[in-house]
Amino acid sequence: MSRPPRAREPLREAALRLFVEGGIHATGVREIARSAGVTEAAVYRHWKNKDDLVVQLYHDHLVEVVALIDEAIATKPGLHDRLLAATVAAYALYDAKPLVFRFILFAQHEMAARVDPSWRMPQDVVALMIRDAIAAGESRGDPQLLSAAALGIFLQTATSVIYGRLPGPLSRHAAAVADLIYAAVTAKPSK
Amino acid sequence: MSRPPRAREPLREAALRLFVEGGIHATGVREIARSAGVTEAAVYRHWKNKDDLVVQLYHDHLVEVVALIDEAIATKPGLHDRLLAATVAAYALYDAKPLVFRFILFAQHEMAARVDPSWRMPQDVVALMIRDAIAAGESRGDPQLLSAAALGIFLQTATSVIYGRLPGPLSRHAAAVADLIYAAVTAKPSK
DNA sequence: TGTACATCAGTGAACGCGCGTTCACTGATGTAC
DNA sequence: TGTACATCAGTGAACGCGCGTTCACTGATGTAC
Repeated sequence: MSRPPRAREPLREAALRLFVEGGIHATGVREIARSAGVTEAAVYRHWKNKDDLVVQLYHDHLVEVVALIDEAIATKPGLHDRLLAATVAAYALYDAKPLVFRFILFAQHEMAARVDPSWRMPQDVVALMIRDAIAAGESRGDPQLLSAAALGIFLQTATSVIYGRLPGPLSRHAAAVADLIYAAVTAKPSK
Repeated sequence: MSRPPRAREPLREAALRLFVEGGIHATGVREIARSAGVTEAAVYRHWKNKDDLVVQLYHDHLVEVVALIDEAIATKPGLHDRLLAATVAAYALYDAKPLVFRFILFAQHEMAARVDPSWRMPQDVVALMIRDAIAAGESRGDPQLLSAAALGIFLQTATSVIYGRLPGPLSRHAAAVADLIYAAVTAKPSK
């Protein structure tokens, strides 16, 4: 066995922080390496190039968030319990690791074109919950539209906390957010 | 009087399109100028630098969207009518000029730090509507949270259309979106 | 009306800088025998 | 156990390229008299 890498994790952490603070493009490989206490060349021992680092960070953190939500809703039967469990779990992650959440949020549009169709995305988890609820007669309407609404309430609340329009920690809003999502997705279509 | 500028509008249009298609940082001044049929130096006749061009585009388009929504809700009395009018107007703009809307959506996080506090933002318009509705007894809860929920449903639906998870044109969803927002912001808090 | 001058949008070429990336290397650790 | 060798994470210096920006200029139009 070779000796374990000592630069990899510091590089990941520095990259995540700097990407969130200054933007992906505005952050250079030099800056990341300097902040991690190694040289730029060390980056290329672990990632093919800067782009590879960005995509891997995005994918890893996406997997983390999705797994957390999957686990949170696994044992819950009803729609409201599931929405509450998912929101509580995800918002708790945000409060514990705000950088992870912000990175996914800020990078989403830039990453959209590089998302492999096989990746399990947050909206897939939400869509599944909604479909289950519709099948159980607990919700009605277009599942894609209702999923968008649910995810929108969830994300925009997080965004409002990030920009200081709502007070933190985000967990404080979890119950109210779950209630709002529930109200929207169980509303009777007007016509 | 001097002769009218012939490069300004083509540069604005090329910049908007290229920024949306390839991202702001990935689009160079050379590329914008070439696409507009002028030289790079012409850009500096009209804007202090590239950053100035980006911020001006963002601000101008924000003003356009906000003015449209303001006008749409001006004559409507009730909350549901206002939500519907605002959604119809904004989604119609999106369908007519998809680039404008995408640019604001994609650039929002990057621009967040440069937004002058005096600018009237979409969330300010939404928050005002919600506050009016609460004052009229038509809604209840935290106005900031309800505004986030309303904006979230609105934006995430547009995002879903952009990424093809929902069929276009966006206007087709306006009535259903207004209903979902109405259901969320008029829901009774559970405790 | 004609001529000299002012204005300024747009040109063409060049600038330096910082970016992402490469490469020959060092040296610590693990493995073979 | 001791020694020779393989592995590979990280180094230090350099690379070329494309970026944003600058600058002296051209030439069409408007203005003064």
